[in-house]
Amino acid sequence: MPLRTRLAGPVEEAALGLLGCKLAHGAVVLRITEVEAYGGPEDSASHARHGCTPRNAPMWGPPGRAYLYLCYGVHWMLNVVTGPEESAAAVLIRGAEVLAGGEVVCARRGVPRLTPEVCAGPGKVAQALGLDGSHGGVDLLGRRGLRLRLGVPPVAVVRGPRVGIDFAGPEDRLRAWRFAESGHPAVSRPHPKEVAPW
DNA sequence: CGCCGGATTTAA
DNA sequence: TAAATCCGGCGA
Repeated sequence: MPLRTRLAGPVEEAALGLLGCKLAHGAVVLRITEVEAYGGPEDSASHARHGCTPRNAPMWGPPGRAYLYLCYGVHWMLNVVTGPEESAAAVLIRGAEVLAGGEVVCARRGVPRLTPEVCAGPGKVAQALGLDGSHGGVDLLGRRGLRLRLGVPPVAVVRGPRVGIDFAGPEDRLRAWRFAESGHPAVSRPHPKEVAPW
């Protein structure tokens, strides 16, 4: 199934389908190991919960575009817009493994050596790719600049509740919309626990 | 127009 | 455990 089709479905499926996909920007290539699904206005944990605003406008656009926002005034967060256009769903990229451009990644992250955990966390992923607000709304399915591609899917996946959304309603707070490659080091903490039965 | 607080990271 | 650091969205 082509990537565009994979992103066009329900955000939960799109999130799962993004695991293993590659993000490329210049010399840096990452493989996605952890994601979180965020729905439209009906999801009280989503930035879309207050409707369309200048900041979240890309969420209402077609699938395959980037939505970036500044968190805590410090960190940029990369999301992939998914679902039918105007559903305002997006997937937060929370963890990735470095496939290429390790030196550039180390320099941007400010670490002396490449480790498996160097991109374990959403702020770290965007920083490693050299992203900021100027990349908001870009088409990730294009041929230039920041690009999203199919990759090697994970063998096993764990899931759990989304992180850092205590402000959301009980139902949305408990929703297991966080997905990660099982046992992979490039997954942020706390590690998601497997939910049974899947 | 001012205030509140956040889909986090890092260091103490 | 707390500071960093900025701005979006809400209430006045």
